[in-house]
Amino acid sequence: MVRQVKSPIELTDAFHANGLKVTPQRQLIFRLMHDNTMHPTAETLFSDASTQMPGISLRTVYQTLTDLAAMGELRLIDVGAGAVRFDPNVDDHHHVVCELCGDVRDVYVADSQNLSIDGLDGFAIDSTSILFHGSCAKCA
Amino acid sequence: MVRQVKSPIELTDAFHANGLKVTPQRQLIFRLMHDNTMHPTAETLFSDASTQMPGISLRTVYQTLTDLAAMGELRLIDVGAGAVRFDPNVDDHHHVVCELCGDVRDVYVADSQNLSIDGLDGFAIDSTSILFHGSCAKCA
DNA sequence: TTGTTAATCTGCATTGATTGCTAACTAGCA
DNA sequence: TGCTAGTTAGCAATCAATGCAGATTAACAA
Repeated sequence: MVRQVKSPIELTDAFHANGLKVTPQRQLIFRLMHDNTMHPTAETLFSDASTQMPGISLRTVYQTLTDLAAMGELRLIDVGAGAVRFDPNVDDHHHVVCELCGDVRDVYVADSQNLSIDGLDGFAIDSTSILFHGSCAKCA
Repeated sequence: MVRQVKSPIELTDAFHANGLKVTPQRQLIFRLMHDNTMHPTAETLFSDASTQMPGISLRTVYQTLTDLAAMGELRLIDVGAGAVRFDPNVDDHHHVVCELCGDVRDVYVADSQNLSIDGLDGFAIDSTSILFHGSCAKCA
């Protein structure tokens, strides 16, 4: 079952349902994240948002992204260098990052829920993050 | 083929072979990392080192760990929260982290080199990092 | 053993990413 | 239209890590 990326309208409803207000700043970020496959950082989104809404604060961008993540509408990706990337795709998937240009893509790994793991030592697993490191077609 | 954790003596040779000097500070860090399965942060190691060598600087700990990593004798683990963890096990393995206490363990994943990946879009893969998130036996 | 030199150490400043704080503002509701 | 709790902007503060420079020292040669 694939959980589709939510539309700005659906996110508005979701915010209201959680007792959160929907401001113009938040609506802008909803739109910027909708169907966004760039895996942007908060700074990148702030820069994009600033062109459409001069004066919006970086703090507000962080706050809204954090709220979205807390509601499960956004996934955080730590690629091990630089700032966290945000991904509106909350489907079961993983990532590949280009070590040269930093480009990140969604990838789908067969049976990633059923890996054979040795050495768990009593750990209960909640989730799995697979990160492939390599070089993209452009940088190769 | 398993690459064993190198002993302090072997690391000393490796440093010399790379034109690097071996200082008492470095020897101490070699010893502290040898067979260390705690996946410590630089700060943690600094704290451990300080008890045996008061006055050693955090900067030196970072420097030595960075040198070891550059020589491939150490692996960096980014668990997505807090500081980077250092792992003297450079064998092909992965990690599970307890989201409650931060404990990290080495795990071995069957066929992790042969995952079926969809959506690579021309990326060439150099390495794979699998991070399992969950709770350890103590925190469960 | 001593001298030379490049590498290293310490301590401090700086950067980068993110969060904390608060007064002014406003979305949502009565 | 007013009320009120949630939000925003801006700036300070924190945390992890790196940059820098003068004092120190490991390693090698004489």
